[in-house]
Amino acid sequence: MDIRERLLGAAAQVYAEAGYRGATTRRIAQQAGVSEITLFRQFGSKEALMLEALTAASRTAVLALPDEPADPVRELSEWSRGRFETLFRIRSLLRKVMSEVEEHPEIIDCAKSYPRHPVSFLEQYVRRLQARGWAADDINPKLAAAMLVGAIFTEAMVRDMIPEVYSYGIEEALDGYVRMFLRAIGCEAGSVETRLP
Amino acid sequence: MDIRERLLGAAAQVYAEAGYRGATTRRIAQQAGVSEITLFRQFGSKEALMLEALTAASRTAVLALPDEPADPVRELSEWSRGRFETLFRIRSLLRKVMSEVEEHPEIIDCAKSYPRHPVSFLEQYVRRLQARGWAADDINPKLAAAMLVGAIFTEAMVRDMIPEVYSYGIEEALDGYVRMFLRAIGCEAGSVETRLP
DNA sequence: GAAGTATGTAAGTGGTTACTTGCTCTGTCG
DNA sequence: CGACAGAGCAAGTAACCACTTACATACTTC
Repeated sequence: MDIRERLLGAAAQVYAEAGYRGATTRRIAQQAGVSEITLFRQFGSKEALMLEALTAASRTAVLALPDEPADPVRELSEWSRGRFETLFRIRSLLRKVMSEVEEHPEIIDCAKSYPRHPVSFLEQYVRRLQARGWAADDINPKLAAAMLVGAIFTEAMVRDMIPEVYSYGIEEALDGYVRMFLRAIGCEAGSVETRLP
Repeated sequence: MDIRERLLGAAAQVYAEAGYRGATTRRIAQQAGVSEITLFRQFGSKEALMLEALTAASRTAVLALPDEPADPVRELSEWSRGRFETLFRIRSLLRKVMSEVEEHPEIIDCAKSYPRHPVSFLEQYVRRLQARGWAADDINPKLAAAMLVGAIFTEAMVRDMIPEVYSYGIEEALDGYVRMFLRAIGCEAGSVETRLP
C-alpha cells in the first residue's frame, strides 16, 4: 500500500484510540510501519496530517430512505440498523472529535463534509408519510426525526460504556425504537396496510 | 475558600476544558490561584487529584419522578427539562470522560457513584403508568425510557456542536419529545383525564 | 516568644513532545 | 553503470511535562 495512505489510516486509528494529544507522531509512524521522519517529509507537520486524516475518515455515506414509502416498519428498521452500525463502528473517533471540538474547532469543519445530515433524511421521510396520510399532521417532522436519531446515537455512544444500563440486545432495542417511533407519529401497525390500494 | 476545594474545582474545570492530558498541573494550579507545589503537597500526584476531583464533580443528584403518576405531561416535562439542564451544564466534562474511558477506565468508576441511573427512574415511572392502565402493556418500559433519555442526551451533547441541524428551540424540542413519548407508549393526551375519577 | 504548620519562590530532575539536520541505503530509470 | 529520488538511521533541538529539593515566609498555638 502507498505510504501516504498508510500514514493517513494510522493517524485516524491512533487518533480514535488516544485523541489529538495522545496521537503522537512517533506512535502514528510506528502504527503505519514507517519512520517518524517520513511522516514529516510527507505531511510537513502533525496538524496537516491529522486534518487530512480526519477529513478522509469522515467521508462516510449516509444511507438514504426511499422517496416513496411503502413499508415503514421494514424501511425504518433497515435504516436504523445501518445508522447504528455506522455510528458504532466509528464511536471511538466520534467521541474524540466531540470532546475536542471546543479546543480545535477546525476538526469539525472537515467532519462537516457531510452533504446532508442523517436527521434531514429521516425528516423528509416523515414529511412524505404525512403527505400520504400515514402519519399525524400535528407532528413536527424535524423533532420526530431528532428523537429517533438521538436514541440511536445514544445507543452507539453509551452502550459499551455502561452495559449494566443498556442490558438488552441491540436488535431488540432498534425494533422497539422503530415501533415506538411509528406510534409516536401516529403511524400504527395496521393502519398502513389497510390504506394501501 | 479552602485551598483543597479550590484545587478540586479548578481541576474539574480545566479537565472539562482540556481533558486529562491537557489538564496540566501548572494550569490547574494557576486556575486555583495557588502554586504548583501546593498542589503536589496536597494531593501527592496529578492522578490522585483528578480522581478525587472527578468523583466530587460527578455527584449530581438525579431528579426523581413521582411514585404516584398524576399528570404525566407535566411531570415528564419537568423531569425532562431538569435532566437536560443537568446534562447540558456538564456537557464539556461528560464529553471528555466519554472520550477517555477507553484509556482510563478508572475515571468511569468514580462517575458511577450514581446510586441509580436516570433511565431506571423513568423505567419505573412507565411501569407505574402501565399498572394503572395509562400506558400500553406491549411496551418495553426500559426501551421506552432509553428512547426518551437518549433523545435528551443527544440534545445536550450535540446541540451546541451542529446548531444548523438542531435549529429549533430547546423548550419546543423537550415538549415535542414528551408528547411523542406519551403517544409512543399509548398514553394519549385525553385518555388520562377521562380515566381519572 | 518559641514551635510547628502551611504556603510561597527558585531551581532543577528525568522524560516526552514536535520537529530538524546530516548522512546512508536502496531501488528505479536512462 | 551512473544519476536521482525516496526511505531509513543517529543524533540533537527547544519546549513542555510531572514531580522534587532546598530554603524563605507567614500564621497559628501553646
